[in-house]
Amino acid sequence: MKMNNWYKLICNKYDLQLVGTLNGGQSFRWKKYMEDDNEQWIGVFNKRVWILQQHENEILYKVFESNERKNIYKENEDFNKVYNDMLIDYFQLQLNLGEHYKQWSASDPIFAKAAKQFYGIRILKQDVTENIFSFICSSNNNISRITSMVNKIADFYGEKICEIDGQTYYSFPDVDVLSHDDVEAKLRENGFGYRAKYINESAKLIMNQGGQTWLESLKKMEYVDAKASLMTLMGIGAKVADCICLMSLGHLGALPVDTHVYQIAMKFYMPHLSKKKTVTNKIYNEIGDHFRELYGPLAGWAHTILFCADLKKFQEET
DNA sequence: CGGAAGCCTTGTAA
DNA sequence: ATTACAAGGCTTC
Repeated sequence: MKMNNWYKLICNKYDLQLVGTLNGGQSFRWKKYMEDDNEQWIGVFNKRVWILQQHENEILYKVFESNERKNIYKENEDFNKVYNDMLIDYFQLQLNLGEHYKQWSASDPIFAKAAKQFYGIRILKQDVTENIFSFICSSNNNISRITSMVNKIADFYGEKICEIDGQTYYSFPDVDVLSHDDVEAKLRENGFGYRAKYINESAKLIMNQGGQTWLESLKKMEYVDAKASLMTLMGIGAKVADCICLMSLGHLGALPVDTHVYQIAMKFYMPHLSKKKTVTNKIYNEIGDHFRELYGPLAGWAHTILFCADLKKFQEET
């Protein structure tokens, strides 16, 4: 195995907290492990494998990419800059998070309390395709199985990037690969259950509307229109659509209401909901609107911090 | 039309 | 060994 360099990105840990951001249920492709007494994260985005280390004032990292991909670079490429820019984009570091934390804390004491421990939580700007199919897998499912399903999709249909310590890493495939007729059967054989059909059908629906071009167009739409468009796909309801809007389309006001968020809303913010049986569409929107009014246009980002605080209490292991 | 309930796969914890 | 249920969605009534 080649000895890749360590690169450096200047970034305070209060501006980006890796554990909360990478382990908070946004992406299912990051894994934490120990290396020489350092906590390291390994994961895939942008068709590259990344190893990240959090330090007080910087992120140290390595990048691995396939040999074919290396041809895209110039003779004297400044890799540290190229890769830094990718990380800045992925973690949305151009956004001044501290200012927003201040504002959200001022409008909500419950947030202020959660923010003390859950500082530096960022919304990742994820690949739309990976995000869509990951969250189709997430419905009525648990994190460990979702993780294994997402990794299976990459293993089966993605392109090999590299091998590290005997483990082969693959990129997440493009939509057209998932639209082929044999995909549903293959996924079903591999324990995807009824979601195998959702994945294959949604991939076909996306391709019929223009594939990647259509996906990109969702970013330019208004939030409500992008959400409605996503909900025409199979296996995507309001909650999953909001996850996608928030995590890969740049619609930061999108606020996914899952069972946890519903519990939080009921308990601390909207007690009148406690007599309700189910989360109807009306209640769903009511909760979203409540938080959008409370936190403003980046409400989805703010809510993610509350979500992390709640998730944390039954996720101590790993 | 809005709301409630049953069903859908699989793995795992109790 | 059985049962409940987990980051929901779809269909039916």
